Amino acid sequence: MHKTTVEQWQVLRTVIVSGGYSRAAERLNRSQSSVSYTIAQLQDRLGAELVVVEGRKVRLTEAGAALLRDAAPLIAQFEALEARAGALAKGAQASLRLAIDSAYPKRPLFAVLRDFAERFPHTQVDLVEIIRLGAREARARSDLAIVFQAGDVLEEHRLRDVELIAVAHCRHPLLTRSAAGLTTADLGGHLQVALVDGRDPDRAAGLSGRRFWSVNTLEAAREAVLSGLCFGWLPEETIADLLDAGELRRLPLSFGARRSIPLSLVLADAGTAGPATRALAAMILERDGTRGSHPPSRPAGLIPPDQEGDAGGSGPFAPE
Amino acid sequence: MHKTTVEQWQVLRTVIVSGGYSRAAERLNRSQSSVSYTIAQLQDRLGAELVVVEGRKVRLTEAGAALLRDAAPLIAQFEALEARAGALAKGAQASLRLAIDSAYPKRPLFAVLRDFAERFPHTQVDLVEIIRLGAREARARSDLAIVFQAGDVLEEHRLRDVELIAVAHCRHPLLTRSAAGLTTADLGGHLQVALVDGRDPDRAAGLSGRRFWSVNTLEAAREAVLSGLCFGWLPEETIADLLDAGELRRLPLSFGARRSIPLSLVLADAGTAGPATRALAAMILERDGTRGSHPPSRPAGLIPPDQEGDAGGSGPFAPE
DNA sequence: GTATTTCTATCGAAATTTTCGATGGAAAGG
DNA sequence: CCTTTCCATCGAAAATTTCGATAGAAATAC
Repeated sequence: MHKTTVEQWQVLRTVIVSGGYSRAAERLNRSQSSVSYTIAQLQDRLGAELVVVEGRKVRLTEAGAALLRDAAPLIAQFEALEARAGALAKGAQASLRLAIDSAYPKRPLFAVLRDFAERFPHTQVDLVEIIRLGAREARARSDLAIVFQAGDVLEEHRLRDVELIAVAHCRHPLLTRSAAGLTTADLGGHLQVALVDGRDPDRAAGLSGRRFWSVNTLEAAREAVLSGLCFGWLPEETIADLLDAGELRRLPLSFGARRSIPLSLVLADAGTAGPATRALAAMILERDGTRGSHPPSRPAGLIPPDQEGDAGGSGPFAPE
Repeated sequence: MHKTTVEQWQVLRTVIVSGGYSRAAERLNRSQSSVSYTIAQLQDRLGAELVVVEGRKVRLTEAGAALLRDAAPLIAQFEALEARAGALAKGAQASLRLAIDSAYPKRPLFAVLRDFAERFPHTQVDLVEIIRLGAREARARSDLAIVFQAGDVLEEHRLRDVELIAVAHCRHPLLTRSAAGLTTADLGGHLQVALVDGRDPDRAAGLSGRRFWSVNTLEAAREAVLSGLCFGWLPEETIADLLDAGELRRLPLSFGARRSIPLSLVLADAGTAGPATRALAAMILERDGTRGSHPPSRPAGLIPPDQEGDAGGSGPFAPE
């Protein structure tokens, strides 16, 4: 099957870096003859010369140098694998499924995840982003979730609201008119982009016949607005730079120009949650939590009040 | 030192993919007890449970699944390492140093290198790009070289010339004048970009007091022209798309709007060149060689004739 | 419900591999 | 020229791995 072992390569590496069999033997706590035997064995198995002994010095052959360059990262990875195994043996959590609503801003999330990765280097994070993440589906598919609407789960913590802002490209017709306020009626004639989970045919169908286009990702929604094709409500954090640059401008809506999206952090199963899950939850809350954990009350203003509740409704988030 | 071996992980993998110890034993040509022992050993050494036997089925634990996912690519890489070792043992060439003059177009080069990598998967290519690669330095630092000027080496093969074209940004003042021909005198007042090896202070100094800016890379030269700051002579292939798009335009020079750079392929040491070196040489020639190998004649028009030999001289390539 | 098949765990013996200390010879340094 | 340092090799001892046999547990067949 395998002709060589990682250990043999590791011995070779030690011989090279320490500059000789004897020193390597010392460093490896072995006899010199053992090191000699190991190198000889490695070369025999491969049928290739890796080192040449020139008098008192050990030098790599060309092949040896090339192979050791390849082997070095392998050795490191192998040690990392064993380190992870050791951590998991001591009870570390192997992986953590994190589901987030797509409106949740990525930059602070990844800032937290970076810290998390340092504190839990052996726990792998599987991140799933979902358009309108509800608590029920979140619980099914994740250990920890940032959901749009919770309200019926025990371990729930309110996070800072995400602000959606009605924007359009700076040369969009809606903005070339009077600088005065727009009403939702004014929006009717223009194309709006809505963020809709493509796997959900019902929601998508709910938009038919309207002047909605639906997209699947926040990125696409932003581009749709940026192109001038559509207007839409986009999360403030994702377009702050574009607003500053003047490429996008806020729509001067007399009502509903801003909408708050209430997000909550939910532990899928508080009973079995591992230490890494709990720590990540704490880290997210420390950064984004509102002070104190709210009781599971239905968050106010799920869909902000609207004159017609139709034409101007729902922002990039599809109506229910 | 190391607690486990790649072989143990490989056995674990085989157990999982074949769905049992017995089947794995069969596939590995071992006894079932040996497989059982290996898995037990692996788990003992790690102190972690990787698999659980549920009745007749073998299932990975969460830790086992996580670790095996990490181990799988390691196993593959390890086998690749041994495969390479086998190839090198059979005389394959470990590596090949290829030096090219920076004017040589990269796209066809990498097309050739892709084919090369398929035919010689175990030979690593170290590519060095040098601004004005002469034959002497090339020989010192490479097995194979594409040089600007050869003329005194035995194994030399002429390649297709690279065409330098005088260009500027479409809104550059040189282009907003009359559409009629420019003379080199017209260029005097404008900034030219020259490609100069930064490590060569002499060449750089030779430009002082002129309206030259020097850059280190072709990429930078292109951007300098693209920004409208400079005009310059750039290799045709690297700016073909920009010319098509209209961003850059040719300078209507009455003379010297195009310059040919003669390039040659040189084998540094024909005697000791390995099979991969020879094959790559053949592949490059097949693609880019002029018909037949030319005798080592001094290539004509090293620096194309120029009225003044000064203001308009040298293109992006610094004068000697 | 019982018999049969299929599977893994484990045991002792055998085979293989690895390690060790000792020794010899080659090269470098004093 | 002598001493030191270093690697190759040898035989013996130690450790590891493999094997076949067997026992027990779980699924399947009857």
